Amino acid sequence: MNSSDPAIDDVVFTPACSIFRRFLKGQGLKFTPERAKILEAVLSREGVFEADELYDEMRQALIRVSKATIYRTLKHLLESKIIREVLIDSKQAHYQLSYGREPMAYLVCLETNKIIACATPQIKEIRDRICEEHGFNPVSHQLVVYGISPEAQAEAANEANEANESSD
Amino acid sequence: MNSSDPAIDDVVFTPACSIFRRFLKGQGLKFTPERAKILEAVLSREGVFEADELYDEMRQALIRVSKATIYRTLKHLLESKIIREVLIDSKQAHYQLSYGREPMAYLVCLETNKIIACATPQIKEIRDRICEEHGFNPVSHQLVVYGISPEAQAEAANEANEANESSD
DNA sequence: CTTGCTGCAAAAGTTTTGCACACGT
DNA sequence: ACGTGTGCAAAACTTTTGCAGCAAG
Repeated sequence: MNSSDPAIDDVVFTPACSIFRRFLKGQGLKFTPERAKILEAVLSREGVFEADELYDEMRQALIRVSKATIYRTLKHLLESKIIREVLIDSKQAHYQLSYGREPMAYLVCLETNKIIACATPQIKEIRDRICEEHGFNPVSHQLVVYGISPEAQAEAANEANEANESSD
Repeated sequence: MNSSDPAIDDVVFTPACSIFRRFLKGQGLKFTPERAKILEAVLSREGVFEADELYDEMRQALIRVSKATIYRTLKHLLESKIIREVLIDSKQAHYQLSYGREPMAYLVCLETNKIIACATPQIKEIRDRICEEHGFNPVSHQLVVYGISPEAQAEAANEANEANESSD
């Protein structure tokens, strides 16, 4: 193997990266420079992201990969459980890093569309009780809450104030 | 108004239907035969449905409406809160009748894709606690659980048995 | 020399939109 | 005439796929 490939050798070997490489090898697939870069972009992401966001972000960083490759790589990252799918919106897939994370609740702001993800160990018990009642064997779950984020609440309060002042 | 319009007069005036008519009137919109028929199809649905399913179902019943009209009407039904959106799958919108219903959990079978919807009053408390911790003002929520339905479990058990017998 | 990977462009699938025509007042 | 509604076809948008050329063992 030519270990002077700059793109591969620059990769920081995070745990997730090792898992991905092992997964790919197990499937007879290759850990290519493109896949390394996409994983890196995914790892740099806090919170929920879309395929298109990833693409734009990489473009801005002058890292060129085709969308096709991004989609193909996201599939492999899903299979290897490094990311998981998050249902936030019915017209676009959303993903989040899952490696080493707890089940999540997602607080989606109806004003800003920003998403707060937070761990929710408490829900599992309720989930299991519900599933038991229906003879259903649970594998995973997700709670999505829609509402108004603190920022949007502050924004709304601000606007109300301004309206008041100008009408005084 | 011509009260001999067969399509309109055949409508059963369920509470949901009254709500929809009131909503439309309030918006300066009309309760047309197409909208009546679409609402009827929606009301006849137990559980979760997709726009396309609705379209096929109506076609089979020889009720002709265009997909465009279905999509447009679903929007109005959402606004009037007669139906709500359910996030089950990131590539297609799913809806469910919400009029008079409790917050739901959705048990999605990974084998059959069938969806069991069940009321879950218990989750609201947890939801509110989580939101409070984040200064988030909740409006609605949804729990989706992925797993194996009783039917699929039985199916799997059957197949295992058959495999055993044939190897005996 | 076979297998897998990439990028491109085309295709597929769902949802939206523009337009011309129809309906009711 | 005016508002709004409908169907059709085209457009928009995300995701998938086919293909040709490339890289690696």
